[in-house]
Amino acid sequence: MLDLKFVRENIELISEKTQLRGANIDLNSFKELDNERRTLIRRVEDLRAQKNRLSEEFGKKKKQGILSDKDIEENRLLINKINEEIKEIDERLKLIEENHKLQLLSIPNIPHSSVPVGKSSEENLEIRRWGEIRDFKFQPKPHWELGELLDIIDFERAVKLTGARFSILKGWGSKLERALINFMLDLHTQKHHYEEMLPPFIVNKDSMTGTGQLPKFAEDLFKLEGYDYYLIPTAEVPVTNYFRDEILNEEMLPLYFTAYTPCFRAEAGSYGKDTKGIIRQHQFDKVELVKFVKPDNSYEELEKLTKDAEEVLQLLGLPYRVVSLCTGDLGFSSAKTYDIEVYLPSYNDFKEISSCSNFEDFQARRMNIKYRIKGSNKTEYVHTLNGSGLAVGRTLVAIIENYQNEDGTITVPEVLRTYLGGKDIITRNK
RNA sequence: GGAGAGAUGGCCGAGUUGGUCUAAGGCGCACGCCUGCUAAGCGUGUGUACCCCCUAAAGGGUACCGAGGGUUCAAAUCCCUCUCUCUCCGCCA
Repeated sequence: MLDLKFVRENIELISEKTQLRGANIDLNSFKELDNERRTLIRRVEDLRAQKNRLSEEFGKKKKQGILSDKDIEENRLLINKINEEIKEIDERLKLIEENHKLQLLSIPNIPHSSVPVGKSSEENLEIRRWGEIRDFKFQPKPHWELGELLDIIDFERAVKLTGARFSILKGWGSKLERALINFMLDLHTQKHHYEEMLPPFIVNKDSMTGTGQLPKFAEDLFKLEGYDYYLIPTAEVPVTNYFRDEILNEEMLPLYFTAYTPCFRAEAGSYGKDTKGIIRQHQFDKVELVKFVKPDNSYEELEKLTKDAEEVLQLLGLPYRVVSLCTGDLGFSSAKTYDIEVYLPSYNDFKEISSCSNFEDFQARRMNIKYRIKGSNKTEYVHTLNGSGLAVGRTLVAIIENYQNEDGTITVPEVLRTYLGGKDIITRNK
């Protein structure tokens, strides 16, 4: 959410910036609504002030016992009339406030000045590359074939259990997934000093609104029938909302958190995309990184957070590149985002495995997270950041595909072996 | 699931026979004073959102005592509904 006064005074700037994102926000209707809202507020507040004055005088006089029955009746009628008018305006105002808030919540964040201008992911800017793409001496297989050959991924029975876009990891597949989760959490907690958290996988509406999933993207979420609860699409939601409606002390900042959770996405509007394998599922595991920082160094923190995520791939020996998302590809709440893309032989291309964003105060304003500035008694919104560190399912895919051998077995990356009881090659179990 | 108690500012906590509540008091925090240093002490200040005014500063107003509704000229205070927390009992991994 942007600041109301800022929006009011910068209608032109905002429509220009949101157009760069490809979003078409009707700010003229917002402006009209805002004007009407203010007019009504002024009127109703005047009436209330008048009423309060009358009531107070009435109370004093009554105490002194200088009022006749007629005075009492007249006063009663007068205030009742004002009350009627207040009620009428209040009803209209309520509708307008709702709409006003909805519109304000629906305005996306303003891209940072360093974000490249562009329409789609094709205009994202490559920042750097790491690692060598392996020169296969044989035809590499995609992970969905290797997964079935090794009997570590079962697609068909997952359809029976649930439906399309679900899968079952089994045997060394599930062990590898678990090893990756532990490896990532250990790296981030021990080396990068994030605090580990295991949050609920179900959150309420206020949390979803706080991070920006609601009200605009309800169709991407799984909602629990009969409850105002949702399955989390990312750990970002519970972890960032951890401090909702709180005032932190400046000395507490920056705060780093990491959390493993499964993530649930309805993926509305992505039919036909990445249908093979486990690249795009309704449920997947992710280790998330979340930061609460002071506004003046949030962009440095974004660089650090991105490097923390990259280190996972470096230690696993997986080639990747980092791209800066262009204005048209930027997420709704983000001011700047780096995507980390890992190389996948089955795509013969780089595929997103992490998305690291600075939301500035956009989420903090929605969530009402501030910090008290030391030495001034004032408060200020924090900046929030997050990034995947990493998407575990896609990391599993990257390992299976990049570390495959000609005979269909998979070499386990060195750093994971201690997590797998020393296992160095994954072969088919009998 | 049953019974009871409760929800007040950054935190603790008073206030529930309706009317100077403009929410006491304490802690914390900020500024100043005092003081070899530190601690203690003294003084002053200290919520949020919105609206108006406005170059700005300052000022004025409205709302907010868990949420929503009701009674009343007037509600933190009375009534109803809901949510959450705590205690005890029951059930349960």
